[in-house]
Amino acid sequence: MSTQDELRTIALAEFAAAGYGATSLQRIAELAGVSKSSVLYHFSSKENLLEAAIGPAIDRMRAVLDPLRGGGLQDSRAFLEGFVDFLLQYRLEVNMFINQGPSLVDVPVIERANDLVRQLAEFFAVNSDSLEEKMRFGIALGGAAYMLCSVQTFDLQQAENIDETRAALVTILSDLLAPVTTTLG
Amino acid sequence: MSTQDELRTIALAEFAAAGYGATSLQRIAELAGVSKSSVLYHFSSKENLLEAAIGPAIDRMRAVLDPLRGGGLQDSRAFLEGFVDFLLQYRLEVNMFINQGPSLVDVPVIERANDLVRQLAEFFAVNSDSLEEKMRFGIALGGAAYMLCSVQTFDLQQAENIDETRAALVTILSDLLAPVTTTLG
DNA sequence: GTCTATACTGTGATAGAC
DNA sequence: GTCTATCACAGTATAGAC
Repeated sequence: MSTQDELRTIALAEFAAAGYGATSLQRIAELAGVSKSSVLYHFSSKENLLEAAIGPAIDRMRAVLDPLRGGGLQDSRAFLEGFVDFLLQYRLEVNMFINQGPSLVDVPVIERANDLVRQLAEFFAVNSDSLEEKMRFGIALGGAAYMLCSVQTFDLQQAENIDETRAALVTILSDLLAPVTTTLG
Repeated sequence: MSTQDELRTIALAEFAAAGYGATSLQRIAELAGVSKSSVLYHFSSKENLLEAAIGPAIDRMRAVLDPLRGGGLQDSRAFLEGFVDFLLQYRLEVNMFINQGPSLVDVPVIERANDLVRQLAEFFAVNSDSLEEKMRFGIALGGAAYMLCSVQTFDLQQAENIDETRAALVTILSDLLAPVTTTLG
């Protein structure tokens, strides 16, 4: 693993766990065993490092949400499974979008993620008939993000549990979103 | 409203929205229209201000979780309603416990909140039979916290919506936690 | 590619005038 | 009770040696 990749991985973990604003380049450098200047050699700024850390997740999320464009949803089951796989693969990034997105509106790369979250929220807001249905969506999104990153409380990170986790998550989200998705496809 | 109360209110809102580590006393002072020194006159330290901001929520949460002590649960419906009322009254604080609790383990007052969250999680972990049931609990907790603080996306803060919000939240949480709570009482 | 040294800004906190 | 002035320190970022 190159130093760049290592720095990106460490930065993502720290940004997600402690918060972007609360994580210093000094701390990232220490965890990687290099100097602070070395971090700024690979990534010209802290914001640049953030972009490198969460950029791939944003691209993937855009692709996952693509079927929602136009307001319709052909295969809601496939969409949910794709969405859950996205959550599982990019849990740390999703956790950042949910928990820190609103507070980092001035950071351009975060705003790209916020746009996608807004797009997703708006889709479910438009296609739900009541406040309760809207809340079900919010709980599904926020709850999944919380689950996937509360490493200490639940042991979902274990490789042996990943399939069970995926299946359980699809089931729970299906239940929560049933009122909306059944109407759409 | 006294300056102390105003500072506590502003600090809580900023800590919850931007994060404790990312919020400076300077910013709080500006929002309150006083100097940084004035903030430190009323609260001798930043940590002291945090304690004043979230202390009442911790006390209330301890009372709400009291029926869980001993491992039993007499009236699960009453517990859920009390829990939802707690969430609605202390949304900002709960949002802090969920999102920033794990990263602020070295702050004593936060650790008191973390103990309670752990206690709640352990109760549901012990009383659930499968990974899916555990995940349902996590999604309920994290999802509710997310819902109640995503002010921009959903308009739950409106006074006219509060009763509908409360009822919908009780319904959704009841559904999510049904496998556990029905067994207990 | 990594380091030391340095510049500059912002932080939490203290002292003392009013 | 609020202010200005000041402190020591940590923050991001740059320059230049190796």
